[in-house]
Amino acid sequence: MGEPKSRAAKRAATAQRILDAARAEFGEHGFEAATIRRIAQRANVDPSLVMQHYGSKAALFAIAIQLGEPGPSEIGAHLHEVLDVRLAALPPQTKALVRSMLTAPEATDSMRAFLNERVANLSRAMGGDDADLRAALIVSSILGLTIARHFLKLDALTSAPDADIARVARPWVTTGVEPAGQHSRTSTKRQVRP
Amino acid sequence: MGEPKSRAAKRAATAQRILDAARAEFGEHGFEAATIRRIAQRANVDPSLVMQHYGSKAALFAIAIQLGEPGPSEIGAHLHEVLDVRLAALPPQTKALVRSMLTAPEATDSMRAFLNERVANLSRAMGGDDADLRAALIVSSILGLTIARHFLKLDALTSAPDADIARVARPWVTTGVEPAGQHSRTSTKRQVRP
DNA sequence: GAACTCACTCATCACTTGTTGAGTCAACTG
DNA sequence: CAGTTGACTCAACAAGTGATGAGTGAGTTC
Repeated sequence: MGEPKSRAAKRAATAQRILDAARAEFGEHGFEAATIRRIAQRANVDPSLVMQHYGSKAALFAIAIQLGEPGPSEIGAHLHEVLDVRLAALPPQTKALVRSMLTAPEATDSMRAFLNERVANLSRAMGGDDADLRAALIVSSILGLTIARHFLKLDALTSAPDADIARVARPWVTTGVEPAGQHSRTSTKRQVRP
Repeated sequence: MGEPKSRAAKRAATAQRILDAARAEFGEHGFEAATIRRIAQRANVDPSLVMQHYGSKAALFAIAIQLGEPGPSEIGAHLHEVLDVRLAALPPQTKALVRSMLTAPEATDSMRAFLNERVANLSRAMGGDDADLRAALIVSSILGLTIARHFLKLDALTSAPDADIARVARPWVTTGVEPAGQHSRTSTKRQVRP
């Protein structure tokens, strides 16, 4: 175990350890039920130190749910990201954010902003009639899949291997990429008027 | 206003008023953040009376999230129920259940049981390869739509009229009803708007 | 090596929560 | 009409919460 560290580096390491503990705790119990004391215990630290580092429980939460990468805006990469990578396991930030998005207003706002942007990107990339609506359906559908699998742990989604889920989900989700009524494989831009 | 009531009837009415207040409060803030005091205030009643009626906060919550009808098991009726009726507004029980399903273990279990059964019904009704998986995707997708619209209030899903959402969502969701590899027209209903 | 800095702990506060038991007054019973 | 029941309120408790501020001792500086 590498012990020799400068004082500032040790403080930074402690801050990170607290943040990791907070993400895990928020991710398991949500904002309301998570306590500073348990976060501190998880980080092997005094509760008051958590406050000295992050100011308040709300401030710590705001940092804990900050998502790292904005995610790809191209459709194919987006679906690969979601269906292949994120299907197996969620990052702690995402887990904490999703867990509290229905009860903590700050998390709700953050999630709404994140998904709104994702819908806008997808909608622009797809085009066609009802692009916003179709994009929103894709995004909300993936959200539902994530919740049902990782949080509710539905039988059908926890017993099946990841590959099977991705195999069945991809063509079905991809259906929404094309405008309604059209089931041909065309590229991104397409304008159809019934 | 009809005031003259027997003592038992008045007590039953008070119990119902408390239950309604509880559903509303749980539906807005979730189990953890909701307080007996606010529920009592909402029902114009002393906090201790809530306990005398329902025993504990947890017991009250357990009753508050009990869903009334089990819902139709036939596919067409199921989709009509979800896309036409429930799209506009959710019953208080459902709102309370969904709000807390990610943070309150009791709500998580209840929701999992409910959706598991719904998946089983749909899967049996559809048949074909990967029936369980396809059914789970339909169900989780509708869950995601509900959350994105009624709880996160995504722009694209709150600005569009209910009819538009149903029109775009129905054929897309219905795609999963048929086994993979088939991209024929939707088998159940027509998909052209009036 | 003495003086100082500061990451960290300890003890404690103010507050809110769910929950309890005694008391109150109108409605029912004989 | 007197006595009892019971629906309801009042006051209070124990437990747990986020947050505060004074200390303490190892690391840093000169």
